[in-house]
Amino acid sequence: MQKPIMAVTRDETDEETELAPSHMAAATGDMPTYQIRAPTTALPQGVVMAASPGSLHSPQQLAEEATRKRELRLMKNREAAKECRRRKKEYVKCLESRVAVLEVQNKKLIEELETLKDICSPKTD
DNA sequence: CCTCCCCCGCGTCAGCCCAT
DNA sequence: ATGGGCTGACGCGGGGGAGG
Repeated sequence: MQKPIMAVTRDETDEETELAPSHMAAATGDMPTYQIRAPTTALPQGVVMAASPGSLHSPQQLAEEATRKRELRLMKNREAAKECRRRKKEYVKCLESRVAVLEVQNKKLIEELETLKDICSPKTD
């Protein structure tokens, strides 16, 4: 079953965006940092711009224009959502590999600490 | 097999944020 | 103020493993 179609006010598009190496600093504070605002220019394939608004006349034409705008909006949002998910997965992968590196580093430091403790501890006898 | 459950990806909506 | 991009949240459907 599909959700009822509801009024919509927003739309999407997106462009190929690479995750920057230094993505840990968010421009907007608590915002997820895998998001990198990129210039967006490309239109999804198959999108055809309709007649200019000035050329609209009848209610039917207005309705068709509204429908066309909605479909365009949905198409752009669809693509934006895909791209957003791709970036998020990449970001998570990046975090996971960082965790792996830090775990190895932490283990080494613990070992080093134990060694130093052995060296520096006073003899008991 | 069949059923159940979990996971994943998708499409859509709502709301936030930024640019104009 | 408005338009438009980005993303969290939601619900759906499909794939696949586990248990009967």
